[in-house]
Amino acid sequence: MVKEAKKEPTLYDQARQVLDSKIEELGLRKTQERYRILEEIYKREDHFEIEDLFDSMLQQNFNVSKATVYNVVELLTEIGLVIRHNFGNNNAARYEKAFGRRQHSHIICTKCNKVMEFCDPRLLLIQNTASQFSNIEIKDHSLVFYGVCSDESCQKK
Amino acid sequence: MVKEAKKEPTLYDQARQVLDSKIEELGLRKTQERYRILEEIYKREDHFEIEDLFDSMLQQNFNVSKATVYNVVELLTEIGLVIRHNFGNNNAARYEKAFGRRQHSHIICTKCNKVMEFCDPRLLLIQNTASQFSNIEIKDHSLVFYGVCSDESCQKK
DNA sequence: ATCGTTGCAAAGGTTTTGCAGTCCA
DNA sequence: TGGACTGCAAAACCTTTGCAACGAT
Repeated sequence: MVKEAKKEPTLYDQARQVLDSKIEELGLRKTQERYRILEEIYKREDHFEIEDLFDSMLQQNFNVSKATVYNVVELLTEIGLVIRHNFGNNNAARYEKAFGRRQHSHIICTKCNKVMEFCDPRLLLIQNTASQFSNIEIKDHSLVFYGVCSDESCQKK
Repeated sequence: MVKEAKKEPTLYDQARQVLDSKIEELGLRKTQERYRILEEIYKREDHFEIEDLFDSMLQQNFNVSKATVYNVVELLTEIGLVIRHNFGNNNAARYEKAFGRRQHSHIICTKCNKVMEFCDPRLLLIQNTASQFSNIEIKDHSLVFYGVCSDESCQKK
């Protein structure tokens, strides 16, 4: 008999555990919707809008209301399992999963809206300087570069 | 008789000249509204919303419509006399004057909403790396640090 | 006189809110 | 069962749009 390999927990598994303990800690309830929405978010690799998420759920016959999607995403953002962005593109906030991912910056093509990610340790040096200068304990940051990419497939919107 | 000192042109004066030549270049019209709104923006030292600007104008009996404020601010943003921000605070865009000011980053207190500004030349190094990495010609950037300030006057919202 | 620009109000898009009904604990 | 949560629709909020009236050239 082949030795059974212990499965690595996926990011979703781990995020779900965090959600579980946060729910218990805060005295909230473990609803289907919270886990299903978390699952869908952790399936995605993009920077999505609430509308995108809502549509995906409907396509998979999840039957959630948009209000609930807003509520759950807000909860997940507050407990750090999701990151919220305000890119300049349009008026809708964009989100991405956060658990197990390094803080990273974004480069956005203002023509085709492609989003790329990168890390640069030098940003931490700037952050330290900014913190000293302003006498503010910095909890978070957002660095976005805007430009036009050189992809052949790059087309307006 | 005392020699008359030549007055330094104000930022507004200079911005107005830029607006003038842009208007001519683009074949637009020199309307009261465009100059009045530019003037009001260059009086301000803050990072304001359209609503703030609109209210100030009304208080000074300027009688502009909100649609015009939106239109003019968009024009001024396009020609580089105004910068548009998408801070995380709420859903409304924030603006500030741009002429004669260095590119700068922002530090925002998420509790009292105070906005501070700073420059760090090292950001340019990161930008160069990001540009090479992504093969994108970077035209613009936005760096915002979030934290809670240590001011005595810092109060929720 | 022409036609770009404004003002107003309506429409559009995103997010929040209120409340009745649902279902987790 | 009790109260937190969801679903639905309406409301709130920011921004854009359509069109008649105005006014810069």
